[in-house]
Amino acid sequence: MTPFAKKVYRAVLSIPLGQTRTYKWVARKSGSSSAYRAVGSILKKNPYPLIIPCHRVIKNNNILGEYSLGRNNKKRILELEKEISRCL
DNA sequence: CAAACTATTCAGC
DNA sequence: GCTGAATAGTTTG
Repeated sequence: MTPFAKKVYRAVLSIPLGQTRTYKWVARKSGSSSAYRAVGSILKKNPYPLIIPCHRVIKNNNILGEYSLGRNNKKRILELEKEISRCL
């Protein structure tokens, strides 16, 4: 676990339910606005994919990025969370 | 410590 | 819209 990774986790965990942020956003919140790829590297090895909503992190053009469990699943979870947020 | 790799992003055509 | 280059941190040797 690296300090940067910790910040990244914090940033990702701070994303509201049903909302999506870009890698750049996470990187910026983590302190390095240009480390968007590093964020990906960390999330790729994502030690806790179940406690960290890495599926809420997408590219900057509103395009879905990759996902440890598959982009298809990612999209599905995103839609699901959107519905859940609607109930709030 | 250095090299290689990466779930990205920006600029040029 | 697609291809190529770059930046910053993680991981491995």
